[in-house]
Amino acid sequence: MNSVESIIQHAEQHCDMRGSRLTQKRKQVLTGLVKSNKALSAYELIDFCKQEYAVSLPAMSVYRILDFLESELLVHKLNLANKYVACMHISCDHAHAVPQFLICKSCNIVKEITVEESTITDLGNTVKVAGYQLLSPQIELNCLCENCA
Amino acid sequence: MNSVESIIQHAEQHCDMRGSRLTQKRKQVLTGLVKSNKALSAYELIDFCKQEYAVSLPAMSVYRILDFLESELLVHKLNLANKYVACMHISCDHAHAVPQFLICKSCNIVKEITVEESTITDLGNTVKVAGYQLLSPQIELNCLCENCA
DNA sequence: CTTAAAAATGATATGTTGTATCATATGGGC
DNA sequence: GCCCATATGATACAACATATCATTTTTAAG
Repeated sequence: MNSVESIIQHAEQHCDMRGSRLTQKRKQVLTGLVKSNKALSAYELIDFCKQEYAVSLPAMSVYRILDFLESELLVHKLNLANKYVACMHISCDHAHAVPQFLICKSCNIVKEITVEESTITDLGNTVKVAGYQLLSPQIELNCLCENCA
Repeated sequence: MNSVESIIQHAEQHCDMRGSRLTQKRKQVLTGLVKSNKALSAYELIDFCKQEYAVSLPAMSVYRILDFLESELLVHKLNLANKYVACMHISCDHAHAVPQFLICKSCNIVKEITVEESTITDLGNTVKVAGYQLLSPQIELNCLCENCA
């Protein structure tokens, strides 16, 4: 079972274990991301909370909540799209590698993939040779998904 | 010689050959990017034109000009940073591969690199296996440059 | 040379994403 | 219950970007 509720439960346990709190509003925002199953902007999440819970969240709060969820590894920020997605591994117990993302430009559905270790290593080496230091090995690629293609 | 003027000259010839026009304002915007040698936002380019040429460009015009320059392959848009850079190969006669970018988060200097063909191929295969279609193989990576590191 | 069509640019308003700042509320530990 | 840290609210504004309609400039045809 991988229902929305079960995912949120896992997230709550995860926060408990780390000594942080998944408050109601944080839970609502995370639920929005999990339910939608795609990348949403902060303002789309405001709309979601308004419609789903009749809760009026100020932008500032949503951004703070997203920062929190990101720091708890429950959410990823997609810098290419300025949107946010729920981590697809919330319910997994094991730690997972740095995620790579395929973002559908058309419908914003996001596939969180794992590229081969060697590909990332190659990339890292190229960067190092160029004299630069990689801040985050997270790769984001603009794509079309199967449905939209 | 690779002075700013020579690069702009090359760009002009390039446009002539393609039957498009590198107008004065387009030239001014491109010059801003070439001179600065780093990634600039549209609004930074407005400032540049104001200071350098006492020309007051509306945002809309700058975005249109940047679109044009991009379509002519003279400029790249960096989606990660919402900034624009001059293509480093304007003066090269040969066509060049899809560029990959290392963006210094601190000073916005951009290094346009070429990663190994095999790395890109690997990436492309992974995407294909995931059922997605790559819109542009352009990879952008947030980094620190040597000076800022 | 004139004029009509096409291309480029301007002006104004507004949409979207994100942050600064200061105020208020909430929830545990003493 | 009180204090303090944490969480959230409210307001204003900054930065990036586009929609729309008007005007200017260029090109090409007659």
